[in-house]
Amino acid sequence: MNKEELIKQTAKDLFFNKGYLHATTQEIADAAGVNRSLINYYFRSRDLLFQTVYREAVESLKSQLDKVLYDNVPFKEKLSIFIDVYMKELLKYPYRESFLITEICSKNFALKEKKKSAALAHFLKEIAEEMEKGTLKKGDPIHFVFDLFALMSFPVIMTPLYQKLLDISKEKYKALIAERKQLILEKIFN
Amino acid sequence: MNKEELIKQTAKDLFFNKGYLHATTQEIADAAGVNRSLINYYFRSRDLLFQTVYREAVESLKSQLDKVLYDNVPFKEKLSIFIDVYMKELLKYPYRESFLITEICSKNFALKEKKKSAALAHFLKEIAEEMEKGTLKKGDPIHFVFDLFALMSFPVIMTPLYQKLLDISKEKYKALIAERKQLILEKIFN
DNA sequence: ACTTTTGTTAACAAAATTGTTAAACATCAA
DNA sequence: TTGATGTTTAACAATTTTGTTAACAAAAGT
Repeated sequence: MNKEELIKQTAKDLFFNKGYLHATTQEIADAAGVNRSLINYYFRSRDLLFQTVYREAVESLKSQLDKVLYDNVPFKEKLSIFIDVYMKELLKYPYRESFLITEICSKNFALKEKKKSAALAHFLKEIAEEMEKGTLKKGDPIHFVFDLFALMSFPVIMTPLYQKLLDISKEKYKALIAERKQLILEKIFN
Repeated sequence: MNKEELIKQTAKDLFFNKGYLHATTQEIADAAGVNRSLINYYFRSRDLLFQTVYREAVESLKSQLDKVLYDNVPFKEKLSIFIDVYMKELLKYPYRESFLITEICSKNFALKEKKKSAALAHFLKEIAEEMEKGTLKKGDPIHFVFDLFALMSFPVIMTPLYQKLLDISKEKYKALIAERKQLILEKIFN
């Protein structure tokens, strides 16, 4: 892999996977096995590296939604696929959303970039239709989306804390998370 | 308020409420309106201030659980009270758990401190009983707890990101969150 | 009153982190 | 082979952040 890409991937691994949001350029360089100056060579500054990673994270998040949510398959099946895809990504990058949140909070993002996801908007419409049909309990489709993402993401994000509070082993916790894909699908269609 | 307490409260406000997890001692001091040296006077080092805040966050989290989950009231009512209490706290300190997670991840916590929550254990038993009775759908009580906390916390934690992705105004989002207390209770008892 | 303790501050020192530069190195086309 | 280009590195400089000190102020105790 070329080193520019390597640096980016390593940064993502530290941020999204290890949850190490405070990483210094030196720590990133060490983890990548490259000279720290290369970070400046390729990204000019630490801040620009962070911005790049941030942007790509939002992009990949949105393109993931796009990939699945536009599929022309029956709703229930689409949901099944979606949960599958999204949770796989969650296990790979549990802290991606957490990173985004901290970035948004730390820079006082007066970002004009339009981040709105068209796929999500489309998905919301589809949910509304299902509610009309009676397949789903009626209500604001946004709450349905909230519920869906919450049920998938939160236990993953909270792993280190809940392991402590519930006194569960790493393996047991992992097994519990694995069970959830099916459970969520059931719960969603109560 | 004495300044030691003021510093701590300000740090908590920055971390838990503003989501500003990178705060420097200078920024904390400025926000508190005190001289930065006072932080060293009262807490010796930045790291010890963080540790103190961390510990107190875990303690308050656990004592909150204790306060509500041991109550001797019917299960459904207890849950209603719990959701009420917990979501009120969530709105005050949306990023408390996020702070805990980043701290756990950044220090390689070889913490021997037992963090296990007895209240949660007790709550799990109660849930199991309700499942026996048929009041709740059967399953691993832990998943019930996962679901409960996920539904409450996640949309709150993700506020800045979801506002962007869904293109919702601050006020509208706030209103949506406010609606959830009731919705969660209904959903839980499907 | 004055002595001791506690709180507060600015100035300084030390450490950590980031950014820059110039030279070494590699690759490859002319 | 040369030289043009892009890559990599170490050494250095600048900046930011943290920690320490000593002086001063306020409060409390005697």
